[in-house]
Amino acid sequence: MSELHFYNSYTRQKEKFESITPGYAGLYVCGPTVSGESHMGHARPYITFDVVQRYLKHLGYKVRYVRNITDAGHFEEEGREAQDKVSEKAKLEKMEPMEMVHKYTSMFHHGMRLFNCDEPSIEPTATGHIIEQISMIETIIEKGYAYEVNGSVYFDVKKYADKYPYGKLSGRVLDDQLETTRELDGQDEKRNKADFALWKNAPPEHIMRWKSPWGEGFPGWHIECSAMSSKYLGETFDIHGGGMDLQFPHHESEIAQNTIAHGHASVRYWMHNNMITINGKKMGKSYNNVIKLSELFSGSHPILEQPYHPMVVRFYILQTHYRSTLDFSNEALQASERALRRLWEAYELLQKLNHPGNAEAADTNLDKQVTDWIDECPDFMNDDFNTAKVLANLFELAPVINSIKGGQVKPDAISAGTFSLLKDTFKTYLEDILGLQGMQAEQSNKLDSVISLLAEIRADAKKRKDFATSDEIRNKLQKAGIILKDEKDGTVSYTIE
RNA sequence: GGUCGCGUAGCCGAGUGGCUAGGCAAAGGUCUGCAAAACCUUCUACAGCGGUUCGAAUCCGCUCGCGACCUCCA
Repeated sequence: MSELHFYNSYTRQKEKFESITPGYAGLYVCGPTVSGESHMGHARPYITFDVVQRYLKHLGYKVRYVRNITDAGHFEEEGREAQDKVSEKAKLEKMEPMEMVHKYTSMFHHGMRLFNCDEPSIEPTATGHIIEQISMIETIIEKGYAYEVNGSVYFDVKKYADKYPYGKLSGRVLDDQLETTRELDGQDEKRNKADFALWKNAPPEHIMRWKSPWGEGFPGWHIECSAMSSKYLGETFDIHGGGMDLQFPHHESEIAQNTIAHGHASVRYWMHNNMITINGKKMGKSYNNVIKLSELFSGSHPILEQPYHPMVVRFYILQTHYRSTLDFSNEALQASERALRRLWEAYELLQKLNHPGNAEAADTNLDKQVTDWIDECPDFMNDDFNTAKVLANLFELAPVINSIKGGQVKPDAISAGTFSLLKDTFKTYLEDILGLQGMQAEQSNKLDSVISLLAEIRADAKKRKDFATSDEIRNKLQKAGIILKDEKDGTVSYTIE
């Protein structure tokens, strides 16, 4: 079997994964800013890295997965007055900042549960780690790479860049930065435009504020991730993930902060997922084109033709490689819905199928083909988490399962060993690694018995060739969202839409 | 303007220098009282123009189109 390789954004090539401590893997992923409701774009990194941590666990690593909650807020855009996003929004909504932060954090968690994302091992908040951030800033000042002006502290990028490869991760040259950085508040306080804030002095109207050696203020955006990843994963850790849009300035700044504070870079492998686009444009607040998760699940957004089940969205995301952009459309989501239903039905069928137990395959070609498709799955995952290819192979296997059930293929065509391998593969890859689930609500036994009763009446009518009655039962159930299927063996199954 | 990336059949999308990914849709067939589902078959694409090569969607160059980042952003 192959070994895990994936693309390191820092070196821009696929590398073999070797964890710092054998058997253990540390993963840090930039979490959401909880100043608003999570949208579809947020689904991508958390589902992507959920699969990453699931796969690492599958490989036997003991994983510590840290994903932060940014609840301290940053600056307003468009060069306006420096304002804490969280506090400004809170005033509009007449809520305490922490009240609002709590609300959106809860909504985020709810969304993550619906997506079947495992909970991180630790979910630290920025506000809960002010002391650690202050302490890290002090270290950077002591080492001479940060300076204080009017109660704010800035990182000296120019000095840093003289000695270290600033801009390597995001592929940019500092000189350009010095030219192009826009006028933002506090710009005149900086020695160079490219310098970024470690600590900001809080204006009087700013609600969220903490005491610091430099007066009352609040931390800069980048320092929280540096402080919290160091605290929980160590000064050097394995993987840091996040959206591509965070490469600059966020991750570039993290590298600079850690390099100075610890004397060396912290992250072994950088991973970045690509964006979800809508009509070719990135989904984001600035573009005013976001579809919130709640709207997605309820269908209550003008662009949505229908509601979409969280699993459909998860499947849709996993059908594309995480480093490619993914364009939203109703057509694409609807295609995913049908595809997932088909795949899941095959999986459910597989669980109910019995195998005659023959050790030798009656159809050696088919048996070989099936084992080949199965054997490729780990190779695909090991090659930069290619979930799209894994799903493609599962789709290759689905007709085999359906054919055994449908009688087109005899159950003894594949060997008992292959059959059990097939079962294991579906369970392992669909459920454990890709984290997919069925879309149907848990069918209650009560409903089950009611449907059985109706099915019996209908079967009786069919026997009498009273098709009017049998069709009426089927059609009315269909209207209620329950679809009956007459199976070849005379039994009746049903699915709920 | 700078940096980076992308352009694949009706749609979504994977992709290694040589071996038609896969899904959805569509068409035909099998099965079925009829449906639905399932199964089988068909639809062989890589923006354009050059180049390298025995051979390129895959490497190189140019052109066109699109996007991301450079500012909060997943």
